[in-house]
Amino acid sequence: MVKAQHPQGLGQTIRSDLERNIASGKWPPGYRIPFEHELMVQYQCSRMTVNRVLSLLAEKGLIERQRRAGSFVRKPSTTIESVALDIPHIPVDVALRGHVYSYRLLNRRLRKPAKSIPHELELAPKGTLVAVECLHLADNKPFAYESRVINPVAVPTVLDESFADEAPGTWLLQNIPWTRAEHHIRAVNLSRGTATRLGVRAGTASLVIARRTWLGKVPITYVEQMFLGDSYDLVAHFRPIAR
Amino acid sequence: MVKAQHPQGLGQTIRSDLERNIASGKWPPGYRIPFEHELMVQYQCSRMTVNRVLSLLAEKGLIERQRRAGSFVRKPSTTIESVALDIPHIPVDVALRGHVYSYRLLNRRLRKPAKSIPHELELAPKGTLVAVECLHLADNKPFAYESRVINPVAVPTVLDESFADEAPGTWLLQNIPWTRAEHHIRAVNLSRGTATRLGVRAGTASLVIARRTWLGKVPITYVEQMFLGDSYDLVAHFRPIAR
DNA sequence: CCACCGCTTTTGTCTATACAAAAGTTGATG
DNA sequence: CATCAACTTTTGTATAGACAAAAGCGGTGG
Repeated sequence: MVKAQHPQGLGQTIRSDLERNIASGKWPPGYRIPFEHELMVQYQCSRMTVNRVLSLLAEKGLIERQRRAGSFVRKPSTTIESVALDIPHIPVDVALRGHVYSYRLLNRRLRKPAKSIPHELELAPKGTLVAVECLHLADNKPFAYESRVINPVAVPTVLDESFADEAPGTWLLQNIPWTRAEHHIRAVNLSRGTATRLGVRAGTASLVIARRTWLGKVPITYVEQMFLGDSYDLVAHFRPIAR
Repeated sequence: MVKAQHPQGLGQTIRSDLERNIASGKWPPGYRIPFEHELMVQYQCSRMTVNRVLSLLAEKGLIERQRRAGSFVRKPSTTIESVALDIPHIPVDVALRGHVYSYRLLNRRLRKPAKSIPHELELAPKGTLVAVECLHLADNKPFAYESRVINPVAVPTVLDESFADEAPGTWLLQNIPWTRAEHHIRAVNLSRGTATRLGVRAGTASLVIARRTWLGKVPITYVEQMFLGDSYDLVAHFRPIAR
């Protein structure tokens, strides 16, 4: 049995061979890749070894497997490309850009939800929610305006927080976990009020990230962050994504 | 040996148990999860079963494993939340919204790259590239303006394509595979020219998606798509993401 | 023509075992 | 005390074998 042939493991060798064949287009979408028993002959290994590799590729979404039929290179979803988006955590993000981060609380109060807004109703199971408005600054210049509502039933300790010195996003991240989030990203012309707070002219284009967050089925928070569009952009990279 | 206890497999049971413990915060980042031999006692199974699950979770980036030390819940990247973004394929997306999609070519030509734009230089290894401008329409009303450059060395057949009837994005998707993409998403105030083409006033906020695509290390195309920001938004969902 | 039964192929999952690799711990020795 | 070798613990990888589940195929009987 040869040994030094596979320095990082036979499984890794098989895996990168298969991935290369798919990535290079040599095995196009829909291509039936060799059966497990064919691969085990080709690589002189046991079925478990091949099976582990194929199961992993299926888990990653690179291939699809069907009993009796075989394993197939997955067709890129025709409706949608799924990519990994790096949603920023503002204080860290500002620091990474080499600026000094600061924070200013504009408003914090308990209020009733707006009846016309379904997600505000969800966030106020007992009739009130915590609403916070604040500014994120880079080098003391406005960078993003944030408006957030928090479910006080899901996060009781929020009632003791003033958010005078710490942004609610930072506090939430450190204090309660979440399992699901939904982001909506759009562009708007800033209203007079928000534009003033950000120190720009009314009508300036702004990138808006609206996010809803849940822990299990319990809604935690809804936040809208408005960035100055020309000084900010989101980056998304393609990566294999598990369904 | 009990059997009906694990309808979708013992491994799946273990996996979802572990994932639940992590997602719920019961096992916080840094927590040392039970050793393989402890789990195999707990679930009355062999080490291979446990090992497969843990290896998978490590592969997904949920945990980190160190020989002799054990396996640990991974600290969430402090800079970033990774989420899955559904980048639209415009014709399909328009149809999904219940509108009639149509397409109009504005311009197609071979030209030299702008020397000041690095990615245009990369896309023109032989000194020329294919440049296409077009409009995507929904119910015959402008929906998105697209400006694209394509590498004719990577995609020789592009020279025979007029793009008179089919959008270059659609054609590319069907004709050449890609392995990597990078998206930049920002908001801009539309210039006079682009605003006119989209049938809105200059200065209207627009969501811009700029995308570069590679096959291996070879750059394929660069495209900018400008959407009317108030009538369009991107949606991103949290999902586990493989590194 | 259809319904049904059994056969075959392929993937899905699990077991028990084995040895290797990494890295900390211990202990002998100078 | 310093150093190095031997041991222990934990994960990493591979094997051979077993049985289950899905799904197509083919024939039989009505």
